[in-house]
Amino acid sequence: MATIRDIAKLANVSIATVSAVINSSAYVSPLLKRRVTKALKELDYFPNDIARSLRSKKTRSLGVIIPDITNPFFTSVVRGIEDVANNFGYTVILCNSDEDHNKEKVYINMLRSKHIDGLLLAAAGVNVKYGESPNFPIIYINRIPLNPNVDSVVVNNFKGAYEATHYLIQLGHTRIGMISGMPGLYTTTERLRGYKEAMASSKVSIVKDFLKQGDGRLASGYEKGKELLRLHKNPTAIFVTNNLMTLGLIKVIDELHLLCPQDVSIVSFDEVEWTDVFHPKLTTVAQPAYEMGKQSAELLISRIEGKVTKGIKRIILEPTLIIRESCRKLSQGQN
Amino acid sequence: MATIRDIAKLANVSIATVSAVINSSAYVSPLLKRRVTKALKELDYFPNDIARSLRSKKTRSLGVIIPDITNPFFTSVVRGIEDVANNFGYTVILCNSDEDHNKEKVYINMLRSKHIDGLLLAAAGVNVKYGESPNFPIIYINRIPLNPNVDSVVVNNFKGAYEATHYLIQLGHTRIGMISGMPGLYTTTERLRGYKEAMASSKVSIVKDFLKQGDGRLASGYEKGKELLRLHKNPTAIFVTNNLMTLGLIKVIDELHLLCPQDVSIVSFDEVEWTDVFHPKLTTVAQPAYEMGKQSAELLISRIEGKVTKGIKRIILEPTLIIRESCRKLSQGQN
DNA sequence: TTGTAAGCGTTATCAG
DNA sequence: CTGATAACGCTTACAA
Repeated sequence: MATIRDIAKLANVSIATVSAVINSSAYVSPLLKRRVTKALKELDYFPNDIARSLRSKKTRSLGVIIPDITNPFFTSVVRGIEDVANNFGYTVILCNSDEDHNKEKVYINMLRSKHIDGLLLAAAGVNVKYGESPNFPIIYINRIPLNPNVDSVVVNNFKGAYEATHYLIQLGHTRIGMISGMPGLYTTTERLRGYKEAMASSKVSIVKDFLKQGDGRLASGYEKGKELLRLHKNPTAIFVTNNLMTLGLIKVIDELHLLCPQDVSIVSFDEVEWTDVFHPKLTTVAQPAYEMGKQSAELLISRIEGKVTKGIKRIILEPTLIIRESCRKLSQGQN
Repeated sequence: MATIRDIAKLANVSIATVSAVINSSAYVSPLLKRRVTKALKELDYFPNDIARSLRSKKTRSLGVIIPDITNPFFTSVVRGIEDVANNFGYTVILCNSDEDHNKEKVYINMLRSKHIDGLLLAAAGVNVKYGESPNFPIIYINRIPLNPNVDSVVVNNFKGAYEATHYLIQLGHTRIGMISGMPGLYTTTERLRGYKEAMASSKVSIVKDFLKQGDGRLASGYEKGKELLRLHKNPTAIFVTNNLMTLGLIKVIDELHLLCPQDVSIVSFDEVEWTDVFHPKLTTVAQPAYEMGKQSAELLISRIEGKVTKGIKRIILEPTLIIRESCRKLSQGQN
């Protein structure tokens, strides 16, 4: 690869001049400029960002750590991040932590060594504490760590869960089951809280057996769904708190030769490509995943470029309950 | 951030010695080694990969350009890539080209400037020609460009399509529609070829109206499906060549109050989380997406590290027809 | 207006 | 065995 020095030689100017025309960082006479430009073309010159970064101490790269790109929710988040990063001339380094704290730490150190300009982090677990904090801005996404002094963008999980549950109650359901996500996670806790508060505020009592702890994966939706539906006196409705577990739940319902919504109503969480083509079309709490990626990347870049300097930013995105066909109205007295 | 020089000063040794202990690249007396190690800890030293890269001309980073991470097929591919990259200590830079040739070019130049060690490319379009070829190895994934002198890993699309179509024929179908993907793409061409050859080899004639050109997106599955099903004499089976278009097709079938497989049989392409929970469970051609990512990354890293040097490598992965419930057997004479 | 030279943080070559 | 020192390719004072 041609270097700035090769160009200088060919154009018969100094490397400073070459640099000046490349970055339009200083006036260069039209004559020299032309000579340089020509040499640039001739040698197919590409600036070496490594050298540039070393000098400027900026890499124009963003780290992104998420549990698993394979989860459609995070896929959309990443797409949002990538789009704005690209727009601002940043590059995205993607890492999957698999909810593994150690893997996450390893990645963070790797990214640190790579001198990323900033990090978008959907932290594994909840108790995030990184000894000597890295010297780049971090935006926590989707989950807020215990330590509150951090920037974050999350969705209002409490509200989403509250509305989902409330909707079911309005339909006449009282025996409402819930399959929650990975215990300890911010999202899980908040959704659980939303469910409980909705129940409480309508004075419908929570049956302990109706509260199942899943782990966010398809298999747990299946397992917990089965437990729920095999209960002697089973729930008439189930609130299942993510897309993968919903799939698992649908699978058991089917296997048990039950019908939705005739036998069980479902409110799901997450809006993905298939939610509205399923039979019945699913009523679900849609999260603005792409938007989360977009806004978090925007915030991060603002931090990096010093446009946002004061205080702690917390952006809360609103979920939407999309009512479709997976819940039925219970007639009076029926349960 | 502490530099190697700070360490040297603190440990009272030369920077060369520090470098030696960091990289165990030369013998250092236990005494000095201990002093250095201590200083390293004390200052929370992290090597600066930028400086390292500048010197060594290796960045230990891989570029990945795909059309859209939001497509579940590519999501799995990327996951496979990321896993092996991580294993070998490489970092992944992700780019979505949106099938846009220009965007792709811009990305390639960006990655070139970043001095990635190698590139995994699911090229937009088919006529890929990058003037002055970059000085890093490229592995083409999923699609083979016109220029045959490149490494690639693809799946046997022809075979997948052939088997899908053949299966339908065996079931007694003769009026078999097809919704193909983005025209011009290698995958599209091959699947079309597989369909045609299966038809020909069983001597069932292809109705021109049954061959619909989609673009790989949900909407086109819907549109083309509608066209197909509204035909006066419509197909009894449809082969739809990717996951998103399948969703679209299912949507129209539903809207038209048709039943699958009673009214139309479907063979889909791609195996994703929902294929076996849908009603009916979908018969589909499964592509080893994760495997494609894994193997392509492995090949790329071998190239980078000089372990594979000779010839052009072409890895062909085999698809699998997974038979489930979306196709029915046609009784003799019925059509 | 243009050129010289220092320095970013490493690695690697050579003397000592 | 250890320590100077010269690159790597670029940006940016500062000098001319």
